[in-house]
Amino acid sequence: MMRDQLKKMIEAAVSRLSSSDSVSVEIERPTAEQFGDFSTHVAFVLAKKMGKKPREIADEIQSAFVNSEGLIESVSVAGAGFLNFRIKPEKWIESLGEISKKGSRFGSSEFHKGKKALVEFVSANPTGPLHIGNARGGPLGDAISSLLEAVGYQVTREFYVNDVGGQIDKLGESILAHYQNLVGVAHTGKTELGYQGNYVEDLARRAYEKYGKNIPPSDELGEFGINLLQTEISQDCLAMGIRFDSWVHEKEIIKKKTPPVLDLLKKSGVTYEKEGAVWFAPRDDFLADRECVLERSDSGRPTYFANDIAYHAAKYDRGFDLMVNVWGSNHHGHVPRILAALKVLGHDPSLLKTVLYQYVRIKRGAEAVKMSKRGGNFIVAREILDEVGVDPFRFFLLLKSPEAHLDFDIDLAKKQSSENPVYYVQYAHARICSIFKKAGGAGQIDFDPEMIARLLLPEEVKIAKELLDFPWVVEKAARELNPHLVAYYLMDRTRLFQHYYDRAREDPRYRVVSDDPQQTRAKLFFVGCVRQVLRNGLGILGISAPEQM
RNA sequence: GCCCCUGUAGCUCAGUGGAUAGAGCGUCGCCCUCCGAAGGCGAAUGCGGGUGUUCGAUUCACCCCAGGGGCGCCA
Repeated sequence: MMRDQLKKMIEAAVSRLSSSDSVSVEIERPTAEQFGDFSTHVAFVLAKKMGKKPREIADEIQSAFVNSEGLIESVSVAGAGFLNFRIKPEKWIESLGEISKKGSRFGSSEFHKGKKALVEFVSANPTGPLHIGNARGGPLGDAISSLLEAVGYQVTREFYVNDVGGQIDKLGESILAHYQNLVGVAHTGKTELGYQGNYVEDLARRAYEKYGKNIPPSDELGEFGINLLQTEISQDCLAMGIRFDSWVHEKEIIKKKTPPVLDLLKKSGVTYEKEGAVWFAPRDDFLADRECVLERSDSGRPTYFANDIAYHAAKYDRGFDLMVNVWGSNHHGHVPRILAALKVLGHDPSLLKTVLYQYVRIKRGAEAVKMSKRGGNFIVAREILDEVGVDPFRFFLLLKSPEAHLDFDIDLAKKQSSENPVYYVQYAHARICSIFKKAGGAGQIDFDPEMIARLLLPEEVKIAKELLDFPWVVEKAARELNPHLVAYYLMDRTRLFQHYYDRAREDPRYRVVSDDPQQTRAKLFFVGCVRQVLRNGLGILGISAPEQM
């Protein structure tokens, strides 16, 4: 809107200078307020092409600029060639009407309308409870899905269940060993217990409740175990507020999809045999030292990697325009191999994006809680979730960019004060709701041009600018698959609102509910816009926007 | 052996090829006769080191140093 308008106006001015080549003008928010509302460094870009100094070009653009809509208050050239634009304050306030008009759709766009996206996330192995490491992928994948929906995609949220392979056998053996302990029978399987942790004992007990003294073979126990664990994991996801649209089982992939894909790869000449195993080894320089096994030397069974190629090839067959994998960073070596295999199979690797997230460290105050997956003393996601509640849980996991290591401070997440960013944002929302109640329970008020004159306090114009920036934040976050941008946006804008709110204590011009019905209506409209944006942002993150706390 | 991530304020982290690098916590000092103090105001401190690319590097590339983590017919 405002940005687009300005962009067109600048581009028009540029084309008046040099008819030959058109540049795409990038509009940005300047670093400091004094430089205006928007700026562009297009003069720097043109400097090389035109063989002139940026400053000169900027001056020329400034003179060629036509303020066609009466939108602009001033255009200036600063620094080495920045063009700075200031929008008329009343135009900002007027634009707020868009927020009340669009309501919950404000921030969303139809940019990718008609396209389908698949987001695969969590996909934790059902050989143990969902731990905090896997769990980061939950809110992350869910929020990425919501972001993609906000820019118009039709999104499928998918969980890939790794329900075959040696891990399951090992789980079965472990349950068997504990089972035999329980009923006082000598171990028949491997003496080693394999999987550690109380949950295996628990599974053995539950198996005992079902089978009694007739101990089933380990593979049946493994099956029994993963079914229970899978159910638990899906319940954990629900408790995190995540609802998957689709569950794909590796068991099905291996049956139907893997054999033809392996055939194709072999026929494509990208495999060879070594030490009794079948290897994937495309004659592709960048993969030279990244060969890996497709079929095991011992059993001839396809590896996880082989099945994963087949699974991804099947994703392509399902016709998505964009596929996103949200994976733990331990899969980093896996990504180029999958892409290479997909390329061999004739698929476009650029449609598949992978978000790799680093693992989570749990802290209580200053103390880091030790965690080791192998040793069995991992931290179960559900414990943290139950302890801090779903909103702080999600918010904290979304607060950092995925590739950053994340320290999850449990004590902070549990605090119900402004120290805790979740409560801070939710509190502002509740506070606005409270103001509406004070005003007699009015709902969102529509914009009316009469209001402009009553909403020109500096903080109001500033907040209007920030609220109207929301769609771009959403767009950027979606493009970068990075929900934490939304979280930071919410924290920053909440602060602006709280400062504004507080000024009403000493200055009646800031009061929302007052004796002046015109002022009250205008201010209610205004804080209603703030509330709407907070609500929409929280919605994308999957966090509730409470009316009262 | 190979690979990935991270080094920004006392702490936890944002951010950007450009104009004066931000926030929260913590610290210190203030503010409730007030639309919710579950809040607000003010103060102080910083881009790990080096080389290169560039008109311009905290941002990009390379090297080094320091943390964290992963992979090698598990998934």
